[in-house]
Amino acid sequence: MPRYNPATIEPKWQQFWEEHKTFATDRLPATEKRYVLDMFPYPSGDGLHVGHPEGYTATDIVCRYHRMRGRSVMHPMGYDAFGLPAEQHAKKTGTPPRETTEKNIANFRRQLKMLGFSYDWDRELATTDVAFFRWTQWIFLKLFDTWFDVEAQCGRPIDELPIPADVAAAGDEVVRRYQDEHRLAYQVEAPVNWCPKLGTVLSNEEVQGGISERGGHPVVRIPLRQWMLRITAYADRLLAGLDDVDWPESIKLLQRNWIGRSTGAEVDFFIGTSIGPDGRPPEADFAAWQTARRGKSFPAKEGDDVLRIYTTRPDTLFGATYMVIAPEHPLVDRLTSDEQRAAVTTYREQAARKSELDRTDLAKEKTGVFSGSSAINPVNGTAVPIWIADYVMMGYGTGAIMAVPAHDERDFEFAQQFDISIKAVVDPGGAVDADVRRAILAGEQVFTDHGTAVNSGSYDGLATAAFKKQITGDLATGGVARAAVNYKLRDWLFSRQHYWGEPFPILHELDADGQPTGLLRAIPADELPIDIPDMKMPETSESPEPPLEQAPEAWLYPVVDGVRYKRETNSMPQWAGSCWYYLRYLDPANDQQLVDPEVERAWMPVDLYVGGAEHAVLHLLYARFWHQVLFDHGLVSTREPFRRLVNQGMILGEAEFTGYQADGKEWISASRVKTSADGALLADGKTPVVSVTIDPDQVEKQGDGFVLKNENAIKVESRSFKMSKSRGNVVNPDEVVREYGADSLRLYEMFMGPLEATKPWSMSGVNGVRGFLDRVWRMIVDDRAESPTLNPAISDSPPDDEQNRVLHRTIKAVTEDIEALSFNTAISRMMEFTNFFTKQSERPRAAMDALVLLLSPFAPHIAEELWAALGHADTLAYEPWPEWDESALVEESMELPAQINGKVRSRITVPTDADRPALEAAARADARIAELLEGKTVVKVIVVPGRLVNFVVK
RNA sequence: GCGAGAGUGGCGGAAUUGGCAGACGCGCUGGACUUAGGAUCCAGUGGGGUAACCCGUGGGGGUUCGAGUCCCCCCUCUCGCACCA
Repeated sequence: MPRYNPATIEPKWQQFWEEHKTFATDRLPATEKRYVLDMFPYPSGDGLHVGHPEGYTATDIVCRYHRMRGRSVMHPMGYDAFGLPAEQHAKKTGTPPRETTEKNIANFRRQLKMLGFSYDWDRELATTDVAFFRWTQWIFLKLFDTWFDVEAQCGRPIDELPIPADVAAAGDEVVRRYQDEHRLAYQVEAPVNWCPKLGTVLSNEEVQGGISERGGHPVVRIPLRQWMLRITAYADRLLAGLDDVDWPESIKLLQRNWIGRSTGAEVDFFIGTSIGPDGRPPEADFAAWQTARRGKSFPAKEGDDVLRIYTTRPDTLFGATYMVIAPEHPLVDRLTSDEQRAAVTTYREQAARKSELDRTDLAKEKTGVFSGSSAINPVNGTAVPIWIADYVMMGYGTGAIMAVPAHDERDFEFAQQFDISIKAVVDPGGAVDADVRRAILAGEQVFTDHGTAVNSGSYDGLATAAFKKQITGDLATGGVARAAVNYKLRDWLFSRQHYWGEPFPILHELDADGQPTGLLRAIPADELPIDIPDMKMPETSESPEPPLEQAPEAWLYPVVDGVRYKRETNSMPQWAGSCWYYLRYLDPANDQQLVDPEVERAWMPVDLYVGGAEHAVLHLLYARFWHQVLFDHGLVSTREPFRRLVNQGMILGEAEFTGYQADGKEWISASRVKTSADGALLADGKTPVVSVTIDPDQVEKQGDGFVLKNENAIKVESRSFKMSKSRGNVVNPDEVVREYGADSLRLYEMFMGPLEATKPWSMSGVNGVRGFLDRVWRMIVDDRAESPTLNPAISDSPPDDEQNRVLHRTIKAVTEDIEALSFNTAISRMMEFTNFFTKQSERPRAAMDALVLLLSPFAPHIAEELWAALGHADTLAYEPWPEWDESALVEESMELPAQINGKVRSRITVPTDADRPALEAAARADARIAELLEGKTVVKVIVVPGRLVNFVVK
C-alpha cells in the first residue's frame, strides 16, 4: 500500500459520505438525541480562517462519537449571510449583494466539505434565503402581535391587552395607537447612533465610546424614526433563565452585568409649578402637595410639579445636597432661572456636541451648570439645588438623580469640583480605620458601602439595608416614592438602513395627501415573504435615508382594500436570522410552519452550542429573548434554547520576536520602550522608535526574557498577535489542507491546547501531528508495498496482557476525554498508544481496529481508509464505539515513590493491592531508604495506598 | 477605575483535584540508515553539580508529613464593562 496521502484519500471519503448521505439525520430521533450546534459563520469574501475549524472540529468529534455510541445526532450548518460587506461591494461595483453572497457561500461550503465535517447537508440554510427569512419576518409579526403582561411575566397576543375605559371610549384609532404603544415591536422617534460612514444606524451594543465597533468610524446621535424590540420587558426572565443553563460562569456574569438589574426607589422631589424668587417653590405649595399626596398611591406618571429621581440608596436621602438632571431632560427649560439661562443653553449645546465625540476621553473631568432652581427634599423639606450635568444620562432611570456626594464617587467628584457641600449620613463604624472614618464623617472622603445611619433624623442608628426598606415604605405611605427596579439593558434598536437585510412586513397607512397617518398595518402571515426588491443600489450617500426609499413604486406603495400604503423601508439587523436559525435546521423545508412542533419537541433544546466568546452578550441574549417570546406563544417547548454553551478560544498568529530600532537602525532595548497615550512608540518616553520583527535564530534566552544574540543588552519582546491581514500573519486553511491534509489540520487544532484557551498557531506543530498520522499509517499498513497490504506486524492473535492494558487504558482515556471536551489529552493518549504499538513486532488486529475507531472522530478520512485496509467493508461512522474492560487495566505490581520528609528518595515496586503495613514494610526494606533511616527517629509514617510512602524523621 | 480569567522547560501544553512536576507534541543534541535529507529509526533533553545532592510551576509569606493545586499580600498579561445613580 502506498504512503499516507491525504490529497487522494480525503476527497475520496468526502465523496463517499456525500453519495451515501452517511450523515443525513432522520426527521425524528430514533434513539437518545444529541443536538450539537456550531455558531454559523458569516460568509465573508476571505473564506474560512483557522478559527472556524476549531469549534467546528470540536463539535464534529462530539457528533461522530455520539453516532458511534448509538445516539441520534442533529448536526447542521448554515450561513449568517446578511451583512454590510456585500452591500458596500454592491455600491462600489454594481454586483447585486445576492450574487456576492452566493459566491461567498459556495466558497465556504467547499471549504467546510474539504474539512470532512459530518453535517447533514440537506439541512443547510442561509439567512438570506427567501424561504428562510419568510419565517424571520413571520417571527417579527409575532413580536409585533405581542404585549408583555408584567403581572404574569409573560408575552401575550395583543388582542388580549386590556384597554382602559377612557381609551376604549376615544374610538378605534386611539385604541390602535394604544396597542401600538404596548407591542414588543414598536416605533420611536429617538436619538439614535447614526454612522455616516457605514450609512446606518447602530445599536448601543455596536458603538464603543463614540465610534463604531465595526470599522471604527465616528457615530453621531440624531433623531430618527426607528423600530425597537422591547427586550427590557424580558429582563427578569432573561436573568432567571441563566440559572437553568450549563454555560461558563463568565458568560453568565457578562449577561447578568449587561442586563444590570438594580433595585431601589423612585422618589418625587417637589418643584411646584413656578420658581419662587429664591429659586425654590413656595413653602405653602410644598405643604399642600404633601397633603394631597399622602395616602394616595404613587402616580404612574409624575406630574409636572415634581422631579422624579431613581436611587438605589434611598437611605441616603438626608445626604442629598444637590440634584442633577440630564441635559436632555424635559424639565431643563422650566427649571432654568433667567439668570442661568444663557449658561444652561451653552452647556446643553456643548453636551450635545460632546456626545458626538469620543466621550471616554472627556469622561476624565465632570462638567455641569447650575439651573438656578431647587427642589424640595420630601424627607425633610430642605431645598436642594438642581444642576444640569452630562454625567447623568437621560436613558437610565428617570434621567434625574439626587446627588449624595458623601456616599457616591461620581457625586463626590462633582461636588468637590463645584464646591457643593458634602454631608455624611452613613457611618462606616469599625469597617474602616479610625482616621478614615473621621474623614468620611467630615465629608472629606467618600464612602459607598453600607453602614449605620447618622444625620438622618429619626432614622439615625438604622443599618443601611433596614433603613432602605423602612424609608421606602414610609415615603410610599406618603405617596411620594415607590420601590423600583431598573436595568442597564436598553430596548433593542431593531432597524437598519440597509438594502441587504430582511424587509419589515409592515405597511404605513397614507392619507389622501400621501402623508403617513401614523397607523400601521401588519402584512398577514400568509402573504409572506416580503422579498427584497430588485433595484439599482443608490449612490453612496451619507444621509440616513434607507436605500429602499428608492425601491420601485410598485413595491413601495401597495394598495390594500382601497387604502394606499407605503412599505416600511428600514430593514432588520444582521442579528435577526441568527436569533432563531437553530430552530429552522430541524425542519428546513417546511413551508407551512416555522418548525413542526413534533420535530421541535423531539430535538430541542440544543445540547451543545460551540462558538466564539465575542457573541457572549449580543447574539446569545437576543436569541434567548426571541426564544422566550416564541415559548410564550407555545411555538417552542423549552424555556431556554441552548442547554450547554462552550466558547472556543481565539487562535493567534505564530509567535513573533519584536525588537525596537531608533532612526539610525540602532537597537533599543524593549525594556525602555513604552506606548504613549496617542499610540506612538517611544523609548525613555521621548525618542520615537519602530518595531521590527526579528528572525527567531537572531534571538536567545537570557534571564526571564529574550535578547539579541549579537547584542545581549538589547531585550526583545516575544508574543503572538491576533491574526490580521495588516499584520500578514493570517493562516489560510486551504494552504494547510494542501500541505498537510484536512485530518492534520483538524488534529492539530484540537491538539494545540484546551478548546477554551487562546493559543498561538505553529506550523511546525501541524507538521508534528502529521508525523503522528504518518506513524499510525505505517503502524497498520505496509507503505513500501506496491499494492494495498497490511503491515506484516499485524497479527490475528489476541493481545497479550501488556498490550491489552495499553489498549484499554487508551480506550478509557480517550472516551473520558471526549466526554470532557478535553481533546488535546485524548490525542496524547492515542500518540502514546501508537508509540507503544509501533515498537511491538506483533500488533493484534483487534487493537488496531479499536485505535482506528478511537481516532475516527478526530481524523475521519485516514480512519476510514485504515478501517477499509483492515478488511471492513462499510464506513466506520456507525461502528460501535470501543468499550474498555476495567479488569484489563489492573496491573499486578506498581512502582511507588518512597519519600523521606516529603522528598522522593527511592522507588519501590509493590503488588497493586498491597495494604498499608505491606507498603511500609516494602519501603523500609528498600536499601536506599533503610540506609537513610539509619540512626534517625521516625516521627510518623504516611502511607497512601496506590500513591506513596512517606517517612517523617528527625 | 470595576469585573472575569490566566501566569508551569526554548515553545504549545499535561498533572485522577493536596500525593513521583514537566505526560504528549514541537524544537534542540548525539547516533543509525543514506548520494542526499525538511524522510525514517534509536537515545537524550527543566537548571546547577564529577557526585551524593541542591534548586525549580510569576514574586513574597502561610497552612500541611506533603502545595503547581488551599489561604493572605504583591506583580504581569489577556478579555469584558466603562459615569447605570
